[in-house]
Amino acid sequence: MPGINEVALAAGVSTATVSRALSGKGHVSAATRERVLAAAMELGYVVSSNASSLATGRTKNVGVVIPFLNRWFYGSVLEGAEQALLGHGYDLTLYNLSGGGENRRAVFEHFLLRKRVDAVIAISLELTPEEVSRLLEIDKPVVGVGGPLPGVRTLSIDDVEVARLATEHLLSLGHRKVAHIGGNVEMEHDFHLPTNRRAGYEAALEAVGLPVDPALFAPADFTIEGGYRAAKQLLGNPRNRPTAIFAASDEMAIGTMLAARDMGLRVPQDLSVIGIDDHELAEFFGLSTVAQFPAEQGRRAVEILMDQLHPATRELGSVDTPLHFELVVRSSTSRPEAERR
Amino acid sequence: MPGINEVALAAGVSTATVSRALSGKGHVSAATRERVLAAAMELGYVVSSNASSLATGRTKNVGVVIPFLNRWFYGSVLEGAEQALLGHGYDLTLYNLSGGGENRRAVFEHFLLRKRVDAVIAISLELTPEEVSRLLEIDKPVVGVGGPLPGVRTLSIDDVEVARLATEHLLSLGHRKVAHIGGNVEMEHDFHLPTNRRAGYEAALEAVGLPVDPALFAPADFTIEGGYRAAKQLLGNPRNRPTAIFAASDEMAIGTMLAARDMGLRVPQDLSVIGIDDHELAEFFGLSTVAQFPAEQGRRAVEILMDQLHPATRELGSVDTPLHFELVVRSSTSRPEAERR
DNA sequence: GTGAAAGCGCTAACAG
DNA sequence: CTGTTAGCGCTTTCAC
Repeated sequence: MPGINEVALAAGVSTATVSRALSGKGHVSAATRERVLAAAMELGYVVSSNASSLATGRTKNVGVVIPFLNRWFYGSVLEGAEQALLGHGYDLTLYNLSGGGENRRAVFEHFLLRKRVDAVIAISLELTPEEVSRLLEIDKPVVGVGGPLPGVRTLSIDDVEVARLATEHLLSLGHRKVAHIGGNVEMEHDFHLPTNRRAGYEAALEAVGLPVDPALFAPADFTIEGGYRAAKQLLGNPRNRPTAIFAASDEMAIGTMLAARDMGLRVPQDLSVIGIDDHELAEFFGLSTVAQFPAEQGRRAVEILMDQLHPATRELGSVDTPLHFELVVRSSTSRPEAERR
Repeated sequence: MPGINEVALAAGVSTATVSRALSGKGHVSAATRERVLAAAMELGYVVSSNASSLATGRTKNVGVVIPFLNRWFYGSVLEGAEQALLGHGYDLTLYNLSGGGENRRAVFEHFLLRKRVDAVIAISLELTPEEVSRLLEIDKPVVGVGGPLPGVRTLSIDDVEVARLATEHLLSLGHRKVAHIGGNVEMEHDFHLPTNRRAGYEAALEAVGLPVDPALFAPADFTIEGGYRAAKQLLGNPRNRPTAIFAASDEMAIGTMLAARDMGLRVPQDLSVIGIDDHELAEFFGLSTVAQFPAEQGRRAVEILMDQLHPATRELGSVDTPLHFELVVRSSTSRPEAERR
């Protein structure tokens, strides 16, 4: 493992020149640069990021804090962020909170603070006020993705609008008994997403003069299984069976489709189903949905950080545009049977 | 951001003593330790991992190289590794290869070499010989999980045995037409898992004197959708329809179950299905499977590294035991209908 | 048990 | 354009 010294020696220059030649900062004549590069390559030299960080105060590393790994949304954001960071020459160190209380504390108390990162990306975190303050305390750029972080710049889709769009799609097809499967109350503890989506659903109903029927709401936990159970509940009702269900996530929507099938209902003839996300399985199931683009969100988060980290290079304009979403109509939604006859 | 100096000042000792007190290495009187700890806490001192790494040569950070994020197996291994590392006071920096060629090169050429990690965990990687040599070149402990890495210590289940067990389960129920959905040839490019599982399947058949019928094999890509398509192919055959299907992964097995349903076949009455993994959805679908424990594998990989990194603490014995797996019988397998009558 | 001092490997003024 | 010279913030001999 050669150090900068050997390279300097080999190239017949000082270490300072090597540093300049390799980093591109400061002027070096083309000729010497060549020699330095050649020597470095020859020796297989790579900078010690530690020494470099210590000298510059920058680590070229960003921390990503995430509540789960094995959920499509999180994995996708992470993937997008990782790509973007790599592209900028940054590493990504991962802090997964799913281990529970003790881990969680460790992350906030020790790890994030080790001066190891230049910035942090917090994905869909519901943090306690104390955790937020810890986060801000490190005094480094922080950006949130997909969750409301008080005091932190956050990237997320307009959940109310998205839900409203999904519901309107159903309404415009002629459905009047539109049920909703959304977050259960326990989850909502400071986590606005389910509430917002529910609000969007209700707003859409109200906009066309339909009452909001509490019997047409069922809570679930955002998993396929949860959606399955909630849907059975809704569909089992002999008197007031909905003709369409809007689920607050694709996974719950898929659970809904499976439940309908198990109950002998055809989708979409007997029941229309729409979700949110455009999960990787949505296409397979023919699920209509409102797509959001988590990988893109991860990438955007990185761009924002890079802007803050390197104010010189900033490309304004792209940063503040709202996150886009898109209605994707597949085969799980259609007009209600009654209207077709 | 206080440095070690302010702590030393506050505690009325030298920085050397602070270092000793905080790291626990070297003797410090209980009294001074107290004072130092108090001062550190008071000031909210955290070591600079860079300075520390520079001085010690150790980073307390391990790199994890992974081919995908959004697959249950990978995510689970990663999660297990992350937890274990956190527990040992290590950070985890993530290198995801899914970006394709360019990223891949960048990871191997620049990132891994930056002297930023003390060790690396390679998850299910199929590396080119060149990549392997790059990996070994960094001259740090490397352990592989779930993939064959020539020259690298690797943790993985015995795929032949696992497949054989799954197939035997089907055979023991009385099935004689047992089909297999496994990796397609293109994938096998140096990736032994599909081949091994297929070999286990064939071995089980041969052990009971059954011929291996090529018409009872269908290739797929390890996704639900791939399994669905392969199963339709197998089940559509009017003359030689299998009564049981062994899929090389749970995702393909789930696709198989969905295909059966769509074709009007009941599982398990008309078709038994078994997979491998014990994927998070397996229980929901009532899928029989051979469970492997990826999170555990991730944890184990970390233990092995810790043993190598801190030879003092080594707890031998646990390290070389083979990875366990376990037949989990749910409702997707039963005797073939013909035998029940 | 504790302090002084010499680096760890690099970068960033500052001269020249 | 390039070399000299201080550090960056810690750890770790080596004395005391």
